[in-house]
Amino acid sequence: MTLTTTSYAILGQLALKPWTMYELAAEMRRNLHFFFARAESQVYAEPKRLVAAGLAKAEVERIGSRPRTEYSITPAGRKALKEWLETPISKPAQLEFEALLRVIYAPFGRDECLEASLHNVRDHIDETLLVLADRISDEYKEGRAPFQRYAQYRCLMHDFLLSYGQLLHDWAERSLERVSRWPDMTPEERHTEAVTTFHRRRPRRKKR
Amino acid sequence: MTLTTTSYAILGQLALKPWTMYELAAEMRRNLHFFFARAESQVYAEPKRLVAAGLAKAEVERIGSRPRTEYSITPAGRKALKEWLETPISKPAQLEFEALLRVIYAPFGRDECLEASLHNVRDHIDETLLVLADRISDEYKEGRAPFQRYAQYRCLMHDFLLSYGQLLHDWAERSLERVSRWPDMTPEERHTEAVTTFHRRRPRRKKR
DNA sequence: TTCTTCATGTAATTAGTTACATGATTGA
DNA sequence: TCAATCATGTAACTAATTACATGAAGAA
Repeated sequence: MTLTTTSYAILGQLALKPWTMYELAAEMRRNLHFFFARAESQVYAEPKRLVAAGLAKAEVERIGSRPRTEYSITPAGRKALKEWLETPISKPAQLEFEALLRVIYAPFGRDECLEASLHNVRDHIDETLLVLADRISDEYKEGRAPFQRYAQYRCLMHDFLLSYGQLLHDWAERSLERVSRWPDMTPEERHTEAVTTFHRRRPRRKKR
Repeated sequence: MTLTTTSYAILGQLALKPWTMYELAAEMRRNLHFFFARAESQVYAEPKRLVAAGLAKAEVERIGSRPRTEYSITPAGRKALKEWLETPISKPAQLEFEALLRVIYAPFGRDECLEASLHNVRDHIDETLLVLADRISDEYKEGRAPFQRYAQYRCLMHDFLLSYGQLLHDWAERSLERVSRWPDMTPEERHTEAVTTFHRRRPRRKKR
């Protein structure tokens, strides 16, 4: 019985507070989903494994005749979580971005298809950014937002997520702008512009 | 027999030029890996499926007694690729970023662990950025770089990848800087700084 | 001669997804 | 009384990974 990163993702949630699996599933959709997407069925399966491993415990109560199981972390669970945090990251940030496939294979289709893909990226991320901004202002609004006391840590995450969203938006936007100018350009002009992009745009590297 | 996005990723490569699976695997590692990582075994399995579907053909030649199979796209393959490009993107950009889990669960471990995670992120992306910058200057250097004639499309991808790498680097850097100041701050100061971050930092939204 | 690269896989496993099933409770 | 939400799953599948196997050719 070995724990996966998914297990620790759930275990960490239980460390924050006890949840029913239903609440947990909703919270995953609300938050972790942005950088650690998993199917609901996983969320329902994982706590049972944690209980089996002694890292969580389940308390059944009843609302009327409907059972409701609250999962909470055990001392052993806290210890396991702490130990996991001591281990090095198991996998570097991993991106899966179908739109970039569309981009590099765009010469085999119509340029309108490329534009459609870029619109798709922009629209989708704009929606996500709206939702995300809501979540974040929820968390920091005065009053007892659920995880106020972890603000110093969570703000690092929110900083990343907003920056990342902004990056996607900006990239889609400037790419669309670029593509829109192609019809008025000769193939040579287009090529020259492309090549010179990377004479200008050197990656700025910081000294360490 | 339905094709997955992975299938089209390979099919697109074949549209660029013919490859042996070995070369293809290397090329995937070199390029697509940054935004569409797949195990080698997948790369070896996929062309056979494409051949079975009539979208690619295999030509066996011999170097001495060693067989060498070159895969190339068929007209039907070009058609299928074109049609795929007409379809909407099947999945939005998907990020899997374990470091953010470490960040939000950091209150349950030592702050040194958080710093280690952030270092890990920064070091890893710095390495990647070096490799990536090399690849890119390779592609645009005068002479017959393999995909020069697709420069106008490829530069959009490179723009994204560099921006994304830079984002990871910058985020890790500024987060490290922030964490390094914690030891000299009271818990209240840390909390206040965190909360005020998101009064200042509103996501800039563009009008559409 | 020995190491590396070229070249192509298979076997076993597993993590994870999709789609569906069920029924109770709450609010309009 | 009807829809939405609460609450918890299971069955079937499949895409994908890990780890290993094999052997020839070319370079040092």
